Amino acid sequence: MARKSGSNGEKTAKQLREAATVLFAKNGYAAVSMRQIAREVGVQAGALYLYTADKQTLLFDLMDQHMQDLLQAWEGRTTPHAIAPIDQLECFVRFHIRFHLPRADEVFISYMELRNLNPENSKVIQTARSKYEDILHKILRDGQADGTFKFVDTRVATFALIAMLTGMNTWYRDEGRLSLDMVEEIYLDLVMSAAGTKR
Amino acid sequence: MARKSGSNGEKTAKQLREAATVLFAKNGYAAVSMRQIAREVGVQAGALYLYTADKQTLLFDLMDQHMQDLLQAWEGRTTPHAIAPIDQLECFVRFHIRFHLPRADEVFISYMELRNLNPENSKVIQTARSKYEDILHKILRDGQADGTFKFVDTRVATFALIAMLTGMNTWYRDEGRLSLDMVEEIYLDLVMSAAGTKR
DNA sequence: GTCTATACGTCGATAGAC
DNA sequence: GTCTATCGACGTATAGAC
Repeated sequence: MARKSGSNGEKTAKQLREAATVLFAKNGYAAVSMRQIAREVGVQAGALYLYTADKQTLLFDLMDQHMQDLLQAWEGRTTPHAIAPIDQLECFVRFHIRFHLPRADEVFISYMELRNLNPENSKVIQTARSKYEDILHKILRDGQADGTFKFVDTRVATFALIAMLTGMNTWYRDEGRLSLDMVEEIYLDLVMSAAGTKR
Repeated sequence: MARKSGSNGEKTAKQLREAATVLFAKNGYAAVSMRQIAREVGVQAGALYLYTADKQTLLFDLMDQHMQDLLQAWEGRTTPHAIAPIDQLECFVRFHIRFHLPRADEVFISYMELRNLNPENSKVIQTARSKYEDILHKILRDGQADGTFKFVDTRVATFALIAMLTGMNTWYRDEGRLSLDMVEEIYLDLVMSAAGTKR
């Protein structure tokens, strides 16, 4: 008997996250008002504060959830963990593309709205991002150590490859001329070539 | 005798552009107020409207000037224009890095604030961006045609390489462990490797 | 050319009825 | 759980004095 009749709090909470994700990605955190979000959810602005402490916390929670999902999805991947660097790199590229592409809004927010987080929240997100970069960096170092890869600098290569892969989100469209499978192969070829190796 | 004594409009106009560039890059267009900009310039908010029609026009002018500078700088480059694709690609990579790196704020704004331009202004900037992408795309197609490059898809490669190169702006710091010259060589190696060719 | 003053709207967030 | 009403602050932009 904990819940009153007619209540639908869980549904509203979910709608809030979804509406905020779409609006923040489209217009930017600072340009979106709580009233706009409330209108999208179908409640009054005041009602949103039942589900989030304030606007800043709402943004942080979206970004934090995204980064946690990303790291957990990598940990929970089904491909074998103990494989050769070249196979790890292929695995990472495919994972990155397939994780990021269907989450265009979340990715956009996580990369663009760091500056609108307060310092402590910003630090949390940047730490999570570093963890993700470290995953790729370790793969590159391992492959460099056994002679598979031929990077001039693995740290720079880490940044360069992630930027290259994530950039796909800015142009890829489902209805475009290339299927997801094709794009995946194209980027995989670019990465492997850049690494100085071939599949 | 056209100018009254004590006037310094040209200086104020320049300060306005510079203050807006720094503040928009740091906090985002929507999060920055005209009052903030005015404070930085050292005048009252109302005085800014002597130098810009409104806030939207101010943002557009900054972005438009940046894109025009970029395209004109490429046109005015001193290296020979009629050279082999492999040399053109090297030239483009070095140009891109050396143009973008000292303009971190302008680049950031031009890539992040498109969504805050009204539709017609947005179209102008996107057209200029397409022109720049077409420069690289033509180089890649030429090299592909004569067998120098081995891309699976030159259109995707264009996006991928530009994203990779521009991503440098997010991590490079003058006081970091790598000099500009070193980073330039590192990225050049990545690009040439990705192209399936070597210098 | 720059100022003060201000119009007028919207903001985030809260209080209290239902 | 959601509503209406509202607070106090701040937003862009303009008018008119100097």
